[in-house]
Amino acid sequence: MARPRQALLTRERIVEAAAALVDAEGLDALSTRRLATELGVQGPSLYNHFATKSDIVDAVADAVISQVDLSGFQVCDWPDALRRWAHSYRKVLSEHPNVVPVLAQGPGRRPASLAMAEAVYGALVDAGWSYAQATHIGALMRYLVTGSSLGSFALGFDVDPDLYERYPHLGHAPRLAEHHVAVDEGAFELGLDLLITGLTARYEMGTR
Amino acid sequence: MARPRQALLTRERIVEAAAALVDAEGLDALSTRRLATELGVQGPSLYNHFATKSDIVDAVADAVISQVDLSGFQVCDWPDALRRWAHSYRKVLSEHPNVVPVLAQGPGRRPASLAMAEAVYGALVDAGWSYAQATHIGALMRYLVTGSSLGSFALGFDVDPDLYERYPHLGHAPRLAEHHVAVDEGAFELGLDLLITGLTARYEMGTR
DNA sequence: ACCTGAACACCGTTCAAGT
DNA sequence: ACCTGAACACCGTTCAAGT
Repeated sequence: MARPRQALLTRERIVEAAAALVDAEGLDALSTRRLATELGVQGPSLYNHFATKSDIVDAVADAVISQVDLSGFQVCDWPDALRRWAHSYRKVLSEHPNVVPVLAQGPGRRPASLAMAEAVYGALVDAGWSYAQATHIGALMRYLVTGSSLGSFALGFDVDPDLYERYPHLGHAPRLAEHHVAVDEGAFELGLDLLITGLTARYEMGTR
Repeated sequence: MARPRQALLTRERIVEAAAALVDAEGLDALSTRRLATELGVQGPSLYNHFATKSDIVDAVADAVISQVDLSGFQVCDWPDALRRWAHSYRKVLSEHPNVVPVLAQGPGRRPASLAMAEAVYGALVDAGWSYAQATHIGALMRYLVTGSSLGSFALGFDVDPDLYERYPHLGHAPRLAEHHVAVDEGAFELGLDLLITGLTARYEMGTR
């Protein structure tokens, strides 16, 4: 089988399989040979559809970001729009934590990430925030969302209780893992609330 | 040369060389063969001193965290201690951005990271914060610091102006890179200030 | 146009052999 | 105890050969 009359691969099929592999086993498990096997072809075949493996990873990342809900920026005032967006952004990333290291590198040339930046920055500027402040707020929101999705705070602590013998205040640490969803969501909600509340106060004081 | 009378390698030398390599060329440039060459030995020699490459990376990460200044927790009240710590934490990470993906996975079994968690959590609990709130605050600070160090917000935008033709609000994006230090520091300072100010208000209202 | 096998220059890690 | 060469099972990518 050199060239079938109907192409075996499409960019869509490749991205779908790559996303499934990354979600299931992590970025390190994504190799061109492994992905090709999953798709029933040989490794080099992928290079007929993508120039590099990095381009495949970018396409996966963009597919994730395209799921983020930006509708709030059309129908809410800026504080509620930021809240709705941040919740959706974090939800999507928490469903694909293995992709977060890629997203944390910024939008690059990915269309869905650029569209998201456009929506956020545009809404803030249109609301009266200065370019500089709007940039800071956009950056800050990305720090919070990617920081909280990149690695669970709670799951970052080893479950071995002996490890904490020399740290008198960390007695609860080995059991953080049991409540990791509540811990990480609670911390994120606290942060989001503090940021939006504080920004609203500054906005009303005229510090934009 | 099978075994020299004076060992060629020590854990310290290995960690030092690995840190230099990661700082200069990134995590992906750190291979056991490359690192060994840098140290004048063959790849497998490293396995006499570390069980896996992952253990070497952990040791590099711990060496970075050991540079963070925790002294504020002994001499300041909790808001100023958090500020001083956060500034030092971010400064250290911004000097070693390539290590941040490892640190973002949590303390794991690394002593310096555990000592840092102990200092932060202990100070908050001793100040009267509940266990739950102290955990949330600790998590939140890590989100902000790692999120802002993992990838520059400003440098995440491509410098090619043509890329932004279809995004009317992103006209300044290609020139963000020129001011990346100011942009990222400004966003971090804004976030830190909003968080500490908000937390102080809640603390004084008795919501601990 | 699109898939293939062979090849190149890499990986992390194991292990028997040396001193 | 600690370094080595050889080996194993992997990588990303290129490219000439096929249809």
